[in-house]
Amino acid sequence: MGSQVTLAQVAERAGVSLATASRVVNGSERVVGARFRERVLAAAEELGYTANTFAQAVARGRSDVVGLVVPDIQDPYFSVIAAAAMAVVEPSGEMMLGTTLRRQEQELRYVSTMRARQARAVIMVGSRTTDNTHTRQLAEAIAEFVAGGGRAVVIGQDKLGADTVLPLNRAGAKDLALALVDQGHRSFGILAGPSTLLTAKDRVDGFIDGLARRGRRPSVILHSDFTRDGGYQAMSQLLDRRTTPGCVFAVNDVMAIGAMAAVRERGVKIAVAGFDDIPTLRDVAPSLTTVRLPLEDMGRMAASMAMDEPGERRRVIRVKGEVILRDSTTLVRNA
Amino acid sequence: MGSQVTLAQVAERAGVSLATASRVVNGSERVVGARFRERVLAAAEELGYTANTFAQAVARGRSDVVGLVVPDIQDPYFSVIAAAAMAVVEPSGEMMLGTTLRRQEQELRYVSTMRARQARAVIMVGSRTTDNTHTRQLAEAIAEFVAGGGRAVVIGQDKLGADTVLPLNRAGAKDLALALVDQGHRSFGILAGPSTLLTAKDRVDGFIDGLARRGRRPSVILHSDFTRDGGYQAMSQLLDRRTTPGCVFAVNDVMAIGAMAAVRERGVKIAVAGFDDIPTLRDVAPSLTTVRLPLEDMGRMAASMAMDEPGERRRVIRVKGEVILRDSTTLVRNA
DNA sequence: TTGTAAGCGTTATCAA
DNA sequence: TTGATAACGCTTACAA
Repeated sequence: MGSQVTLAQVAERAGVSLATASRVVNGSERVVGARFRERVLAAAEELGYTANTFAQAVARGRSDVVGLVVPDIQDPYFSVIAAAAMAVVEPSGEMMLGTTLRRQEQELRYVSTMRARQARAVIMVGSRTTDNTHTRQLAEAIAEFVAGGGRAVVIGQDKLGADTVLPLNRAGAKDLALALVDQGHRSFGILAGPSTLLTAKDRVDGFIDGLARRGRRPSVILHSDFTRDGGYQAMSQLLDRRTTPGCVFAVNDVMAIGAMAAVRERGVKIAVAGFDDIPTLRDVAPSLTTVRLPLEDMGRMAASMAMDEPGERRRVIRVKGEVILRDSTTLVRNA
Repeated sequence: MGSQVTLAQVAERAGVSLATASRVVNGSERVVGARFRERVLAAAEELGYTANTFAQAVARGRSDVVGLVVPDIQDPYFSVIAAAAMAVVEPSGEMMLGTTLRRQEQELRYVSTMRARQARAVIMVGSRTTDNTHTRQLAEAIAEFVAGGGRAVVIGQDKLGADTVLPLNRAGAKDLALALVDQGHRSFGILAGPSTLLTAKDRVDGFIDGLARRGRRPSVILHSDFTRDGGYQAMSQLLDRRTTPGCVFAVNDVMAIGAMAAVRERGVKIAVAGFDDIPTLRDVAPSLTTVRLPLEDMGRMAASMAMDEPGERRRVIRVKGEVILRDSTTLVRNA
């Protein structure tokens, strides 16, 4: 109950004023005389004092909280980014986690609570959608947050006017398409994810573009959730068709894994490629052809921008994906 | 800078006192007259007011923050639990995430900051170790936290005197050993993880116990990190030996995946079993024999206890694992 | 039902 | 260098 040790208690025990105690425990360095300094430190130690960072935030008008907003922390794409961001934030800040469960209005809510709480920064890994109304509202909320002195960093599309880490989804998917055609694949399907999700859309567009450069086009494009189950379902649906392509591009690794499960269940032979190169999935067999994004770097870079002093103008860091050809698309018999 | 909308501003605009504004925006229901109520709500809406939960916490002497402490949010074991816990906490609380990177002293630090901040609850998924000094200190810190009015829930070993979700690691590993022997396996190795980690130790002990019931014992036990790379290294080391067992138990799935990668690289044929049944890995091929823990339930149960009113006495919920035999241990040629 | 005012644990201004 | 004391944004007796 009343067991919270307060700075006032520390001050009393050290025989100094509250102000002095505050200075030594938190404030600037040289201001307090060595004698008092030691006494305060000793008292704090004896009492087991830990600063109440909420009270500090109220008094200072700013906090060291960084809000991380992700659609789903269980998805390895986000948990890898989150872990890397944590490592950067941890030493000097605290991380508040928000998951939107892919509901857009939650993003708005988080940004405004973070603002009310004068959080130091907010990092949004939520993927942008085609919903312009929402995007505009979110951009406004972010602008307000920044106007209030906070830092905002977005990983994904560059639509929110904030500092951004921008994976080059189109280019990566295009390169993948080229590589697959050059590997000898001739007919293609796309498991395109949700039609409203820009990340998915960019990858689809890039892939189609790449195919076009080689004079080809996908024979089928199916939409589904951006999840393992989405990939499984879409692939099952694809396999129910009369003719099936020899090679299927799933717009992310998690979907690709689901798709491969469906393929395996049916005992058919279809090449599958993904996107992201999720570390946890690097050991699956057959190993997955994919486009590697430097997820850890992305998390680190976003967090670094969040912890930096705000620059003069906003930064957009582009990160490119690297095509990794592995066994899941190796042609064996169709040669 | 000063763009933070304050309750005082809302009150002024609505032409009511701060107290009244506070009552309608946050406080109890029926206390405020309908007229004033509406005016306050309108003012809050117009100004875009969002409560500063930190200030609320300071004023109330308690907050709705729940601290979640995990060794590594990238590890799917923890991210699955975290996601499930989030879903329970989210509606009425906020989640603060702490990762210890498997450094024990971090756990202590988190518990005391959570205490200083009068967090509503703390959930620790950190695994217990054989370090009794640390365990005692942590138990003390938790006791203080609870004495201060907070709720503490632990997922893992029942050593900290808090409400606990306790996976029956020994029993699960024992059942696994029995099942493997009954499947026809004859010689066994164990990738035992860190020797100081109780979870790993319990699983090793249970497995050995199970083997003993069938009159067998492991021919080799190797320690390593509790990670994918740990599994890879330990298995590589094992494969360097003159004789290798026909079946290897890795004390968690992530290690098992690393071990399978090592096996595959060498082109040898060794059965591998894991523990946890990580959802993300259910689709790997060959599918992994393992002991399924209901990770999502565990996260949900822990979070529910954290959000509950404290019960009269502490609760320990035991959850049992279920052996799932899959392809990774299927005997084909050795029959 | 409403308002006044005294807190909550800190920080920060301003004298001393 | 130190210490009163007024903030910070909010809640909550206690009065009115």
